[in-house]
Amino acid sequence: MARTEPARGMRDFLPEDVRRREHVIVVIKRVYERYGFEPLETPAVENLETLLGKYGDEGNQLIYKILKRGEGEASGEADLALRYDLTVPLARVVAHHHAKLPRLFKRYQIQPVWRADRPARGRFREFYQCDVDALGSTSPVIEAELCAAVADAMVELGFAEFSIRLNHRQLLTSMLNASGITETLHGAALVALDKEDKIGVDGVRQELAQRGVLPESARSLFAAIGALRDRAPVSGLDETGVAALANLDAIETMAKGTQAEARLRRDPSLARGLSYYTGAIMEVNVADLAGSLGGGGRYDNLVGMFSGQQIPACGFSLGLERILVVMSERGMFPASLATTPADVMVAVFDAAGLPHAMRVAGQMREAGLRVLVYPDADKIGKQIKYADGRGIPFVALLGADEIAKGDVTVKNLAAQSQQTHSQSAAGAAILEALKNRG
RNA sequence: GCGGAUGUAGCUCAGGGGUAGAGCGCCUGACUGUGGCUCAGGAAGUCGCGGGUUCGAGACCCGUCAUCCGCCCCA
Repeated sequence: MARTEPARGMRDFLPEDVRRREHVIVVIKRVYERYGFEPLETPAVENLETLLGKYGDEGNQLIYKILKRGEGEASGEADLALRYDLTVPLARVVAHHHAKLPRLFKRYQIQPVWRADRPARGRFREFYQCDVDALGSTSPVIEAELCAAVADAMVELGFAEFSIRLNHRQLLTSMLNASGITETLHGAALVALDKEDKIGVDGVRQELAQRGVLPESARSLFAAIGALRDRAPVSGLDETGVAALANLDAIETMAKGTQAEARLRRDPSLARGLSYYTGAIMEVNVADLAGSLGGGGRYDNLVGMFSGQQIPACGFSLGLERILVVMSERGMFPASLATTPADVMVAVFDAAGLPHAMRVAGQMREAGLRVLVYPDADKIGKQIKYADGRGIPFVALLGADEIAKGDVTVKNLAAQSQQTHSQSAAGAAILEALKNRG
């Protein structure tokens, strides 16, 4: 038999999956719109050079490249790529269309991205990101609003317990410098540090040593982190480090009174992988998922990489499938999402009734019902069983008697009752019955 | 990219060298204008794929692919 699974790391979404995904997307959109963000969509495919060099070495490796076509095919070179995230395409859009866009541009974008990563729990090769970004301002109001919007979306989806970890790239740099770690080791040190919540302080200490960080530097680094955690003065920070700390204070002040306030948690060990971040960085976590539900930060230099014109920017990205994994496991979806393809199914006793079924279905649709016509004159029991199996609450029965009189018998499957109406009145009767059962 | 586990009927799984199994689902009938309950019957699997060992392989060996769990990284 031919293989029928989708390609590795890719998934089919069956009707129930689509309804769940759309439910989450609708909630997130509603919240983002409430903060004045506007929708944006960009192509699945970007020019390869647009993406290269924006995500760090590891990121570059994971980009899905598209080989040249036609005459260029033989060269084996790639010139296009599937988008790896929504942030770099946004920066390209802002650089390209800056004259048409407002000075302060707030946009959201919910679209799939592709990464040639190894699939794992909550990790796929095609997945949706729900991004919100604001460009054109360096104010801490931006960070605070992004955190507030994300927190609102989480709360509205039904998450009560979650944290938004907060840190600052320049604070990290300053801290590493103050600890005597040379710049060439900064990347390695940040990777080790970022794992602290997973492998513990001792694990980080070991990994730092493996990566060539001197023991006294590591000691100094841990001391600085400890001081930051305790909100105590940190020795040896340079000016940018001090400014970064002040920036974090300002963000927290602005977030007061929002849903984010209670969830914000300063975490000096948070580093985040993407190389384009320049300021505050954020990450949303819940207890029962090892990775993050989403993350973001400030990237003031990214637009400049395309246009030469520096436009400050800051954004946040929620991972749709991460949210879905947790919501599925916890059973957080509203009962109204249960899949019922129709409100009523029209069934006939013989093929001569089918044209009448079509006509009656049309009347019912005009009345506002979702109507499925059973297409074959199967045994009536089989037809009713199909309707019951699909969760369709009503079956409209058309036999010779009903057709002769212009009637239709409406059977309520749950109540095990049935009533005959005139065909023109049946739709209204079913609507009424649907309302009563809630 | 590395380590571990698992691939048997539509689904969940049992069988660990000698005739391919169960539960659920599906189909038919009891019940020729009515679903769920009950009863009787039925269909369905080259046991992930390729090689090897053996008189004989679903089982043992090698390879491969897929899935899951860790690591790495990330949404």
